[in-house]
Amino acid sequence: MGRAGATAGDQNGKPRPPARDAAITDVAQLAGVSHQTVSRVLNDHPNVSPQTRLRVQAAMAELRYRPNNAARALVTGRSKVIGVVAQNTTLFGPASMLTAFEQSASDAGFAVAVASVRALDRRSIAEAVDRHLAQRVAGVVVIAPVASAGEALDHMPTDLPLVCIDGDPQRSTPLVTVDQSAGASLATRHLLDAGHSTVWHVSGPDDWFDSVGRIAGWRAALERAGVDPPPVLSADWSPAAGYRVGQLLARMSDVTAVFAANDHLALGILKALREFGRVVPQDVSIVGFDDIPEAAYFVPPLTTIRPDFDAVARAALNVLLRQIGTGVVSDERETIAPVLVTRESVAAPR
Amino acid sequence: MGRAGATAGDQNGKPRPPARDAAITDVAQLAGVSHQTVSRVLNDHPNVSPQTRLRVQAAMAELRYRPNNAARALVTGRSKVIGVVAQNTTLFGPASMLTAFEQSASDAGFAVAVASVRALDRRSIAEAVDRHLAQRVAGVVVIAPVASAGEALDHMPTDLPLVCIDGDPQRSTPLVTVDQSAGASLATRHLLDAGHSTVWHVSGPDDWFDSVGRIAGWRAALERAGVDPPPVLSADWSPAAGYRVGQLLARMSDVTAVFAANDHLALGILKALREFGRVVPQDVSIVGFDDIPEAAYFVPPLTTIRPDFDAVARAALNVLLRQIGTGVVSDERETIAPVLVTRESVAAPR
DNA sequence: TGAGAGAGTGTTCACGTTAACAACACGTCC
DNA sequence: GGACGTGTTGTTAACGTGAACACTCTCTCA
Repeated sequence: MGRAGATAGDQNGKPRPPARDAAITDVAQLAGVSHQTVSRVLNDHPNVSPQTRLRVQAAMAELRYRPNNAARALVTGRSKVIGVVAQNTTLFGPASMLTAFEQSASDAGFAVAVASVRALDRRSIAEAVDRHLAQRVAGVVVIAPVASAGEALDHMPTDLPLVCIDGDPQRSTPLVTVDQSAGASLATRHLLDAGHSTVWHVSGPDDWFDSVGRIAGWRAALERAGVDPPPVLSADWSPAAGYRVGQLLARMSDVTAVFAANDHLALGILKALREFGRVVPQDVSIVGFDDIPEAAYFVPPLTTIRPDFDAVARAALNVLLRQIGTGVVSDERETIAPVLVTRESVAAPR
Repeated sequence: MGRAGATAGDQNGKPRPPARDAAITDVAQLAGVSHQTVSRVLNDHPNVSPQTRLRVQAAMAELRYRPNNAARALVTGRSKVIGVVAQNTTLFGPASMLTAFEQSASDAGFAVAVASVRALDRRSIAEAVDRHLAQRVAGVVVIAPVASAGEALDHMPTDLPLVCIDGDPQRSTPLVTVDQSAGASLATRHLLDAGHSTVWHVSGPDDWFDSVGRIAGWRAALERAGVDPPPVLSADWSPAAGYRVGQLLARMSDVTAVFAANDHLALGILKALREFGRVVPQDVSIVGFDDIPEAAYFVPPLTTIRPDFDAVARAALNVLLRQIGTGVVSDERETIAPVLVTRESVAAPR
């Protein structure tokens, strides 16, 4: 049984020809007040008498009134929609950010429109933001973990509330990000503390800020411990890349500790090491990054760094809401510290 | 350098006091035509002379004109936005559907608004749909893989273009789904063909249509082969649940072939089997479902069933666009056949 | 040569809402 | 008792766009 238009017209025998949704004027008429009073009830204005308020609310319920956000957006200039620009990816980090952000935003009464983008280059991002602007979104979040995204952000309207998630730490846009460097240091120090004389690093793609942050943190931890960083092995984020690099690492008998830039890489490395007969953690210890749901079931269960994506999402939303509320586009930045999750892929060297 | 309002006013020394976006009337004035002509250019109406069109386009470019979709939605009654209702989850299946759908939709010129929902019960879904309706979306997609979602769909406005992804096959709403049953049969037959006398099944949660579809397909394949189905072991979708059930399976020495309802379960089962000293695939063969990116790097690499999420998304979009275009809410349904991906977790029983 | 078709363009209105302001009732204070 | 707040309500004017309709040309054909 559909509900549209079913009970609306037969109240006084005067059928409304089109099954059009009830508007604010219909509610006003039924409640015997002006439409402006209805609007006041809608927006919780103080100066409405309790009885009037009740009458209006009853009328709204009876007509199944639903405010038309398009009309609202038109007259106010802004809609209660936040636009998100994200790459079309199922990568765990970005995907987690996205769903976490949606949840936070809808809790705050904002709808979320997503503009997926095939590549995070300047043009694609600009187009995506344009699509959002056509909808008159209240603000925009860009999940921009790669360098190419950065320059796009220089050419944004200055009055648009904007936050980057995982963007360029060097740039002066409002930014919320996982503390990549701290996480990497945590991982590296954990391996050092286990007794390893040095720690190798398999990094993500060079153009990801996550990668450079993790490299920096790893290097800093080593230098703090007074050890010379070995060369970085660079890869992309896939298990396949980890596997390829793992075949190199497996052949180098002095490699006893590896910090992989994410869990997928670690998974590939584990496979390569296993095929070479090098046992984890007895021969080689390894730490990942992300704490994907599978990590606890790797062979062996993977010690890794867990970022708090929910916290990132909440922080990003708050920064954005502050900008929307005040109208001032600040450039606050916030950094969420990740946490070490200890499992079984780390041991003392023998 | 921000771009809003920077170059707009100083053209003829007449500064526009508020940095308001250019509207269709501004373009009209600059081009020396009526706003309706501009509207015609915008909507590709035929009866506009080439020179006029060019003048208008030039004016649009000069003013950086961007149509206001809120105004459009107001006057037309529908916006070019499709609402998606999805559970707040990073589960691989639903998450993949979501991003795939976003891509298809934005290719078709539609924005996508996502309403995340904590649980797929009737109330949550109704609220989410309501939020979409407030935005006057052109249509709604519900990713509704669980039974509780079904009843919510009975109470939708009948004139709202609506498609379910992964919904109840019994119900008469338009539906696009992976052919769970066919996939499960494929997996089961593959194990049977390898020489196993029967195949055990570890299922997902009972209230997921995916689960019941996969159970049905598994059972059908066994019955076609004339073998009595062993009892179903039911679990949720997590590796942890797979691990728990795996501890049971590992103890039963006559279990040689297992079809797990998804790859995560398979991962947990693999771990349990390994801890019990049962070697995959020599002692036990196993097939999963989903082909998550990690599956090829499990120990051993997992033979699994790969659904084509992109195809599902495209099909869903097409069904929806057809409804939006014609105004008729049909109840087409489409089913996308998955594919077997052979790796190393299946062998002949010894 | 005049009627009619049709291309190109303009005018007016409506969509549903909020903001600004006006109006009115009622009480208080000097 | 009159001026003045203050709480409640109504009136009017936007917001930017598309649809309906009207108008002016120009071209064609009888």
